[in-house]
Amino acid sequence: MGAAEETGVEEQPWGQVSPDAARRLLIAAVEAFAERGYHATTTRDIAGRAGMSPAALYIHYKTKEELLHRISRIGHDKALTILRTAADGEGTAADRLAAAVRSFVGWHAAHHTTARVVQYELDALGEEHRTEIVALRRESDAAVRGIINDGVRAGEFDVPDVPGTTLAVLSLCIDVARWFNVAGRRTPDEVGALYADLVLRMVGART
Amino acid sequence: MGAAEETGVEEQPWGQVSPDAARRLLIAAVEAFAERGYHATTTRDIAGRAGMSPAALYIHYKTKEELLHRISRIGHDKALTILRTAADGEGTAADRLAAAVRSFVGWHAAHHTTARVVQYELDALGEEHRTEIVALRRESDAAVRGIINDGVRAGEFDVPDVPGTTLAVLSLCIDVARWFNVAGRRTPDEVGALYADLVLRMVGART
DNA sequence: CCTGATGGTGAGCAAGCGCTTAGGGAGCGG
DNA sequence: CCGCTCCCTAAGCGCTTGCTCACCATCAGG
Repeated sequence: MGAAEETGVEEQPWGQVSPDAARRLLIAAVEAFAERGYHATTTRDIAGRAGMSPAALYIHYKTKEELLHRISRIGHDKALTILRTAADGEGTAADRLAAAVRSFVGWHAAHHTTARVVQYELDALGEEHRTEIVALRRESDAAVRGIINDGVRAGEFDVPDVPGTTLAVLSLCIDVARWFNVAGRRTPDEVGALYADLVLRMVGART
Repeated sequence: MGAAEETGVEEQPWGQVSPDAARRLLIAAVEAFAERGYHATTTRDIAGRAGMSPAALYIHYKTKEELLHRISRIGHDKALTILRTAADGEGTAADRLAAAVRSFVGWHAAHHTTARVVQYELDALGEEHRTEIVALRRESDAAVRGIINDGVRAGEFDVPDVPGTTLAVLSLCIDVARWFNVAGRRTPDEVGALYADLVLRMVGART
């Protein structure tokens, strides 16, 4: 309960995908892409994990790349929502930055298979789909930069290089998807709390 | 001169690889792997970039995976050397931590194509090769953790969670390889300086 | 001049890839 | 009962993949 409530990440990840067979294929694709990478995953593998024949995939998706795009799009939407919710929340800039990092990192840890695909398989997207996704990523960057700028203006933060620090903060959070391991000793919430503290130090928040 | 001298990264990256044809193939592989990823790169592409026929690759390397292993091994050796040089240097823990981050990040930025392969294509290695490389990575972790521990013992740093902070510092540095772009506005040295400052803040170094 | 080592080529094999196509069975309105 | 729609499968097409093999050019030593 703690993780769900606290990070504000819930309501069943792929609930919006229908029909049921399409959702099963998509979940199978997420697992396979996260384990082996997009290019090393075969359509036969995806269909097999979903308990279907290879041809069934093409009833619901035009190509293998469309599957990746759907996953990437949903994931980026979720990430952006998380960041904006925190950015538009109440409290000081430090409160909002901590909340943003806590929930963003919590999501990357709790859904690290999805996050791995979302964050590290961008290059496998086709030209058009990639530019669409890159636009979403720029909005995420803007959300975080907004909080940091608020803190600087309010005299709460000491940040010599706002764009550079924004980049570093996002980079730090995103890379959680690469190393986080379910078998590890830390829960998503613990990592979120640790990272929120580290980020507040990076921006020189007066404690 | 600045970058080379300052980061201590030099002496021609692949000088140790011989004969010449093997080195050309290896450099071609680094470029191709960095651009498209290991699985999306074909042996014909590598050979083509090196100006050779596809068959020539197999005179110098047994498999495509051996190429990746050679690259990964040399890169990890270099990374470990950089960290150990800084860790064994002179000065306070803060001095050595800053030097480690500055040179480590500088290397990831300046050689971001190599670093991308080294850091993000681990999973494509075979079982044995991967465990060999993972051992090197644990030593890198130990080097950084050593500096931080020194700082804590000396009362220079304020770090509640040393293993977690070590992980975060390395993660932050490594992820530079993912986003760094030559066309961007920052030089490798500038990124190194920015990151060294951020990391000192993360460990609560008294300034 | 021959010989062997070295480092290369052109052609191609077996396997696996993304994707298509012809057809089948379950459910349902009429 | 028919006939239509919706999902799904078996089979397989055309192509690319990692890798091999028979053969050749260059050159140093005897």
